Amino acid sequence: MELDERKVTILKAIIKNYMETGEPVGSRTISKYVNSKWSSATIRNEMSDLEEMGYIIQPHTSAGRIPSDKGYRFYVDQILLEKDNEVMEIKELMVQRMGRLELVLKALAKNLASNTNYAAMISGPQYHRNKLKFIQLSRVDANKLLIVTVVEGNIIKNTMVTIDEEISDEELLNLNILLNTNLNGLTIEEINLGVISRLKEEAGVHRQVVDLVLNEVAAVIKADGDDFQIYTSGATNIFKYPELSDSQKASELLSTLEHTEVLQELVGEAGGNQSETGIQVYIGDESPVQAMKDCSVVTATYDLGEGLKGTIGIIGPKRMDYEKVLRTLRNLMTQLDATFKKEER
Amino acid sequence: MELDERKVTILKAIIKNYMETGEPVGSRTISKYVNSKWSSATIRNEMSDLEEMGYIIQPHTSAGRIPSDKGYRFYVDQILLEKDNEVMEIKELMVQRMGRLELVLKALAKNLASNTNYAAMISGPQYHRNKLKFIQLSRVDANKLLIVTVVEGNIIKNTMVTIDEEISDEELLNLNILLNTNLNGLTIEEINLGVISRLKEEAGVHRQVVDLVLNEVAAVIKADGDDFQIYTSGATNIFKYPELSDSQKASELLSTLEHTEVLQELVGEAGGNQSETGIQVYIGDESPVQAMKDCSVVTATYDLGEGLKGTIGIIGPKRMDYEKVLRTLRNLMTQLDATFKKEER
DNA sequence: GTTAGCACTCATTTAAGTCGAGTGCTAATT
DNA sequence: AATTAGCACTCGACTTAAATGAGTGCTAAC
Repeated sequence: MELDERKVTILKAIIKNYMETGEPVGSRTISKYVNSKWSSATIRNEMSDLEEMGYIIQPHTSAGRIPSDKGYRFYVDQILLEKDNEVMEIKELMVQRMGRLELVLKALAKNLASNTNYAAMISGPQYHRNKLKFIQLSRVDANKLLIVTVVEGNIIKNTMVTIDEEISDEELLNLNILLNTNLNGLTIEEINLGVISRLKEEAGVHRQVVDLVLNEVAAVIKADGDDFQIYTSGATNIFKYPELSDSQKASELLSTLEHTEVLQELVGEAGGNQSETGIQVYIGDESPVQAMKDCSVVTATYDLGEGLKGTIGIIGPKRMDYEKVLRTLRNLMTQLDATFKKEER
Repeated sequence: MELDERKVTILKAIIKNYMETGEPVGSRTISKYVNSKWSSATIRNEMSDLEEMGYIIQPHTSAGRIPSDKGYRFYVDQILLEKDNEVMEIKELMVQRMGRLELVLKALAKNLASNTNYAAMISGPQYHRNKLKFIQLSRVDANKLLIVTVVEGNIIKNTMVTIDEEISDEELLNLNILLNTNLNGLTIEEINLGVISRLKEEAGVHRQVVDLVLNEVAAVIKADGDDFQIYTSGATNIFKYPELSDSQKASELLSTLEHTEVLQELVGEAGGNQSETGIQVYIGDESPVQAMKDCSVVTATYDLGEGLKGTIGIIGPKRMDYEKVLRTLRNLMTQLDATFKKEER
């Protein structure tokens, strides 16, 4: 059977209507919805066909139809084909000061969630190479040193260590030079025993300090896994959609959103098999996360350059407003791009 | 009427039982529960008295009794009187590396939540005085400077700025010295126009850089409001308690936990009228947060020295296991204290 | 090919009925 | 005087049955 124009119109009408109400939609409703061009009986026949073709589903014999995953898929693909025809402006300039990436990401997630009325998640950039770029030792208190470590991508980490021995300002300066000349540009793997022992030798009396510092630096560089965070926002928006808000489902979904480990899968997948635009839509079971089988998930990948990539996701009911979500995400990508391009110059 | 020993025993039995089951408890249950010393009829009479005295409530005529807020209050006060008789050890040494306070707090909240099966919140330390302790400028890229600012309490902030002009290593060193000698120990209020203009004068050609840096520093010191974060964990634990998990209540409560602004009130109140031990228990309506009127909230204030105080809170059903929660919190306080005392030496 | 009409289906709502945990009261017992 | 056994009574929770109505599929007419 073929999906002629009328069938498409009706299918779209069904999906649109269902997205608004969340209730199964019947033939009469559609008949009115499409300007009474066809009677309910005609619609019924078409609906029967559409069901046979798998685009819509009847939850039970005497109810209207709801879109199947296949139906949503059709609808989404349709939208994905259309070019961005308008670029809506996101109100606030979200990035005021790049001071704390973490805060920016949180704010971004919050914005997304409140704009769309769905749940939003955003992962911080993932670093793939971890070359050490810069180390700075500073004395803060008499016996406390501050270690500032900068790795490629300008990720900055601070560590405070307490030392036992005395060390003069001059010695500290020398240590700084020593560390930077020897370590900069190296990855964690390249800082091997040879390098370390040579460093210690050169450090002389302060080999203990060097040891301490190296340990911390190693920990810091390695720790990027710990530091890899996913922020969520608007999780409770799901209560706005009755089909998701019964205790059982809500609990499951919210738990998943809270224990961000599971979301990693989404991030991973999004990074991998991305489409041309970097935008992915998972409908129901298509999602790699089990708890989201009754939801739709839209992910987008952003790129900060220097190999830093992160993922933004919107989680909502299957009847989410795909047009709006896709528009918003595309828009956001554009703005992020612009912002970071500007930052880089 | 007087609250004699038997009434107390029965009241405790009712509360304990209700805490376990979450169901109204009847006279027969209690009769069995207290080792059949008294018959159900006797219990009934006593329960009738207890109800008259306001310690328990009958949700409807033909149901058992549940504790009223007053009943819980009695029970909690009882526990608060008892001395810590055991010091349970919290498994992991929660503070491995104080690298990132933020991560520690998050981990702590997570631990608390999973140990207690209630929701946990924890606020970062609030800074009251903000003396600048140390500034460090470092070159990271040809035209990028890293500003590390340390304020009292060893709170470290990083900012990256892009500069237009050339600046040599030596000049940078001089700038560092200039900034530190002039600014250290000052609060934001003390860094007034006079200080600034003098600094600029001394900086000579690099007054622009000084300007840039001062702006950032000011922003950073001021920003502690932004930075004041509340972390929550285990919010979805509330689904474990049927009396909280209907869609309506759950939604309200979870939203509140998500939009942490409201939680500020808890923090504020906890900081203020704290009891001797720094532990506060809010039962039902006693809570300053409206959405928690069906919950109990236990807060504890921790003290990191240097005027840094924060709040830890547990949010659960009224029938929460107060003994366990109080024990856990007391314990945690002790450990935190120990950890930070150790850190300080 | 389209539409009106009608019998049929079935989730949801409403009403009535049953069940049983739990109470309050009274009278008997200790 | 305190305790307990016994019993009628209450009322939410659960069960069952009937009523409702949105929506369908099919057939026959247009």
